[in-house]
Amino acid sequence: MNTLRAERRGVAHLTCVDVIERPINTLRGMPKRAATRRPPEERRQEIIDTALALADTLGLDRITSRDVATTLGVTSGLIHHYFPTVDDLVVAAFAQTASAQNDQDRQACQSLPPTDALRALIQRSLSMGSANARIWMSAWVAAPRRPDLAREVDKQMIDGLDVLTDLLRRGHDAGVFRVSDPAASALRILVLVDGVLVQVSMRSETTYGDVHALVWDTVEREVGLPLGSLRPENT
Amino acid sequence: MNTLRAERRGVAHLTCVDVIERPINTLRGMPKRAATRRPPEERRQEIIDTALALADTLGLDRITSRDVATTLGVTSGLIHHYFPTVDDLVVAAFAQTASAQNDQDRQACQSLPPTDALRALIQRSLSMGSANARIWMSAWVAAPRRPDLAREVDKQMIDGLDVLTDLLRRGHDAGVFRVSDPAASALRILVLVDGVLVQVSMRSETTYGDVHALVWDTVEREVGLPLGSLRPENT
DNA sequence: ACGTCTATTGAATACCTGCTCAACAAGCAA
DNA sequence: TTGCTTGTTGAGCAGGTATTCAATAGACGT
Repeated sequence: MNTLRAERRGVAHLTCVDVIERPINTLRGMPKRAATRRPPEERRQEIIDTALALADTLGLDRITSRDVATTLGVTSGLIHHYFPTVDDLVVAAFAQTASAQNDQDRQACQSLPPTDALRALIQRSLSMGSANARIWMSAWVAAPRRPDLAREVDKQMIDGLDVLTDLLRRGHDAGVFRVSDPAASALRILVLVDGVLVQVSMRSETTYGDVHALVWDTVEREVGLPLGSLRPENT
Repeated sequence: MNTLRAERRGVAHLTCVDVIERPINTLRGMPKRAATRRPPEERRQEIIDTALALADTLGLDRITSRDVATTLGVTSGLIHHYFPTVDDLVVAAFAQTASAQNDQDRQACQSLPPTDALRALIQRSLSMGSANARIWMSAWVAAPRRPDLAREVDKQMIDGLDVLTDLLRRGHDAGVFRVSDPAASALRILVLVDGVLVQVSMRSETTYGDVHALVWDTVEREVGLPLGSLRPENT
């Protein structure tokens, strides 16, 4: 972000190269710079993607219309043309990643037998990068101050819980799992995953082996599978 | 915070009562208002407490010298007199709560037999209010942008881990627990607790029963105690 | 070629924020 | 009382931020 701030600080940092490299009509008194006009949906997606990229390092509620604009090479006014409030942008950005993850999980549940689907789900959660972890955590922290975001976070968490609950129930009905209360088991598993997520976001150097083993242990026990039967071989 | 913002917006909201109730020398051209002078350590503590109160709802990195000042009834300049940078205040505030918790745990470990100490530790963690949970989460989120805070968070997490590790080792040596790797077990337990903490901060209405049971189950298993022997009776 | 539509700019407004500093005054010592 | 120390104020500077809006200029249909 320092580079962004520096750029915005004014004209003092402009070198000859900077001036020469941009079209002549940029200069004062001349017609405005040519805008790279784009189809609305495409631009909208660009903005969301940029916002998410910034949120990776800054956290969701540190996103700024100006920062998004300068990284994208446009003006902050344009950002507000697509998202009237920054809040709208934040919610849209979070909704996109979260629902993408849930959709992916849901699809895995439909295309794989219960055991494989569960393995895939847990594996994806455990391998989720620290960037993604930080987006979730910043969403949790920002939620109390942003009602719309809070609503979206709630929705996505419930959605994720539903996906896992359905999977457990399906596995139980198929006789593969043994879960007396699918919803409760799903919640327990997600709590565990959240805990790992926190660790991931804080200490990327720590050895996760033990922590990951804890997750596999607990999940296997929770769904009534023999220990070691769910986790991948190399773990 | 809305009330604070409104107060700060200017004199437009001043009613007759407001003007009359404060000393006459407040008015323009008159000598300054009498300052309630306080011993430095006391004032310093006041500031930290106020900052923590604000952090409960806003998150640690939304703390503002002006907000702290107005809630405390002083000027933002005074805040900077005690804490040159807001960063200093944030770090001091976090360090205070975190170290208080660790000290409390450490004392419990020294004054109680291992099983009781472990029970007390877990119980305190599980009953930690959502406010406290939010302070930890905001610390995790803000850490990447605040090196000093990151250092403090790291220190406090390691400290908490050490307390638990020592307890497990002591219990093992005393023949009460059976833990092959105390540090690894401590980390696993803390991951679990962090996961619960996230849930607490988000959904205060959800039934925690199952989640708490998961923690007790896992901890008992982790330290080699018979199931149900650690948790309090009513759980 | 021409006109319409709208994506995009640039600039302005109003507010918030961290931080500084000279001046003031509360308490204490002599 | 007098003087000194220092907690405290008030005002100000230099930015940062969300948001608005008239004006501009690509793109596209006719």
